Amino acid sequence: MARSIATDLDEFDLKILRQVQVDNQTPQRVIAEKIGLSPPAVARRLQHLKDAGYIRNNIAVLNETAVGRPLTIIVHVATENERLDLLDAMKDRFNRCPQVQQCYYVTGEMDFILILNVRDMTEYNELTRTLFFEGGNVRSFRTCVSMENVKTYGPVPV
Amino acid sequence: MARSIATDLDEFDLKILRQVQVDNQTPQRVIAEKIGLSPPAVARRLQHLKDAGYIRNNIAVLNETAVGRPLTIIVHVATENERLDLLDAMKDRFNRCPQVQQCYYVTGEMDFILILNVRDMTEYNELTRTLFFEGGNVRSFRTCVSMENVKTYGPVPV
DNA sequence: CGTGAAAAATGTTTCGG
DNA sequence: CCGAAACATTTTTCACG
Repeated sequence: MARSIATDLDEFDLKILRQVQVDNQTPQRVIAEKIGLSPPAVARRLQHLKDAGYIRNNIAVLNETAVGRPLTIIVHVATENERLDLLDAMKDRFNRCPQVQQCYYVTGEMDFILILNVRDMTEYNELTRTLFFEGGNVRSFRTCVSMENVKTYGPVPV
Repeated sequence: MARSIATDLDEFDLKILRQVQVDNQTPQRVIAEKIGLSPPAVARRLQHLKDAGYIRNNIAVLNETAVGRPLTIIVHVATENERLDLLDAMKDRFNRCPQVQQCYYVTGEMDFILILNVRDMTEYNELTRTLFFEGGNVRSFRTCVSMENVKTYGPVPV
């Protein structure tokens, strides 16, 4: 979990980040001429941005619908007990579950917010059993079904 | 918004998807030998997967903390009125806001769930003004601050 | 730190099965 | 559709300003 404040990034770095965040397959040559730098300079900066942890990873974003997981479900989970080891066990459980695409530990009445990618309601029902009922330390959970994923994986403003 | 059921994907395609979803900079040669195919075959399949919409895009995932947006905030928004044009206006507003990383239109009491990347609470406070108070059609909203992003950008199970 | 050119690696096209 | 080989592009390296 890096913590540095974005302070050693100049305008060139920011422009590179803005670009690769939207499309990381743009040739460095193209980025270079767009921002007025040489291709090797872009390469060096990209390498640094990755090594220094500004770029966490490079991925292909799938169309969940096309790939057979058309249902996005958002679940709010309230815990029974806030003991650290129990919380860690829950985080582990959520982390390891392939259908859990995102998991946040949050302030407020609800302790976890999960975003799931599932095939259908049947799969979700089965998941609730293993994840919440049998999993332990779950006081209650509330289910929201996404009718429309208005925005997904938007770029971080830099 | 693609809709096809994942039916014309064979095991090779799935293996390719599993790989690029975690790292799309793996050389096609490496993918090829991993799954027992030739590099051109992998290239052709990747091209098809993109053209056919299975792969939505290829991006670099930034470390929001390192890049100066350390705060993840999840907001639940309830609408005043469910008229279609008003809802569309809201979607537009959320979509265009750079700090809104994700936006879901959901069933239940709360109509929108937003995930924001912001610099600090001051920025969030200002955002709430333009996004919720002045934006219109917002009955109420509830704010959750993420204390830990336990899992982000998890792969879709394929 | 940028440049330019050579070298290495990667990606693409062609074409015969 | 695949794979092997030719081909094109991109990335990396390096000597130099």
